Amino acid sequence: MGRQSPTRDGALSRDQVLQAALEIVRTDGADRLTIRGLAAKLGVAVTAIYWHVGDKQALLDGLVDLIIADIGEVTAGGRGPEARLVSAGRSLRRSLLDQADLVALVQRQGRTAALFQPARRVLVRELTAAGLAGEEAALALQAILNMVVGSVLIDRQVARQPAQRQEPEELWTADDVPDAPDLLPHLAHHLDEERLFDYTLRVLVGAIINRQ
Amino acid sequence: MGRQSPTRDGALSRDQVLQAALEIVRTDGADRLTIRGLAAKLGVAVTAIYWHVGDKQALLDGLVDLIIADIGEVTAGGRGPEARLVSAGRSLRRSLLDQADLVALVQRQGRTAALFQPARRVLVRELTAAGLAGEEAALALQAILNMVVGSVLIDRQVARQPAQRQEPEELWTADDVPDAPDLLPHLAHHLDEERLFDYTLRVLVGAIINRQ
DNA sequence: ACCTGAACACCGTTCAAGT
DNA sequence: ACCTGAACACCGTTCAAGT
Repeated sequence: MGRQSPTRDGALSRDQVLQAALEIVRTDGADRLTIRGLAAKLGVAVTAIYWHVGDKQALLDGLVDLIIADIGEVTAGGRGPEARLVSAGRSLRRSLLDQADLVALVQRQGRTAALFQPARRVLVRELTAAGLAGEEAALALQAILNMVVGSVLIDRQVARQPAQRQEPEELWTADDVPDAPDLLPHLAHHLDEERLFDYTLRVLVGAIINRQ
Repeated sequence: MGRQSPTRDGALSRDQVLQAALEIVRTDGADRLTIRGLAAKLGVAVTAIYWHVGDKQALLDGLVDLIIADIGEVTAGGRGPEARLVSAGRSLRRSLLDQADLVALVQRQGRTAALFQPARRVLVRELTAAGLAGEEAALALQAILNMVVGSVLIDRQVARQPAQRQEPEELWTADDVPDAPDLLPHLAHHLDEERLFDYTLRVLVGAIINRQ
């Protein structure tokens, strides 16, 4: 007590600052991370942050390094490359979606590629087992990965903006589908994100495998 | 002259404010749009903005309405549904990528769905022509659209952060692909975004069509 | 109805100064 | 080496007041 803040003992370290920042991002989101708030949380002057990690850009870069180190782990179950690729894709999506705010931060800092390294190792093994090689394998790998992150980036907004201003029902009228009026109810009905992801992943992986 | 600012004549209107804001977003990006800067550009007091469009959230919502109205137009060329779907997908990507910053703003405001309405009309016709119907058609439609926006959201960062901190070469070592050492150069080499998009679109569309 | 000016509670960043 | 305090140049938002 006294001169010590309750949230730390002894001298301040770069790692302490980053951990406290990560905690703020996890609970309140990246937008609410401020250097001043971080300093207050640590019980130090604002300028102490600058000494240990540099300016806000450096702080975010440091955070992204931490995030990358423990996100994006995947597991692959099932028999055969196709089933295992689909399983790995689902697993990666779940891992990223669990901490979608952190993924968005990594993406904003332009470091998305590094997020996939664990998944890459798993996917590359299955693609090779399925008979893909060379540039085709590299394209297939990245196609699956991009599809997964894309879905996470898109669905994150749905999760945090429950009151989507324009519902599908308002967008479609019979004029839009003159040739197939029976399609209208399906188009107007809200598509479950998980179902759509599963459909896309299965179609994509199936096509990649069966091209051989 | 005198009391009149050079950028407007007569009374201020909501539309004038929004147009000026759109200009700022187009040239400097959404992050640089501030109410104070906008007021300065229009030569009025800050509070005049509040009177005409409300707070910043309302300003962004109004902007998104403008953007949605004139983005995402697509054209579809070629013979047969498959070729026309691929063509439409490419066209949509180009349209969105041309103004990727505006797309990102729309996405941040949770209005992505509205961005696709023009493309939906084109795609739905081709999918119907290819024999898809019911929920399968709705899933296929959204799968293609999400894949296109996902690619735009991902590639936008690449475009604006030319100095990606971690290059592919640094990520991969021979240990990562013990079974297929010949893959290494392809994995380490940077994948062209357009090539990857084309590959993914063709695989996805081909699989959707040939499922029938 | 439309607009101004001043004020409040925030930001990030720098700089001189302390121990 | 490590940290503080004060200052600067920004934000968004509100409120009372003017015409």
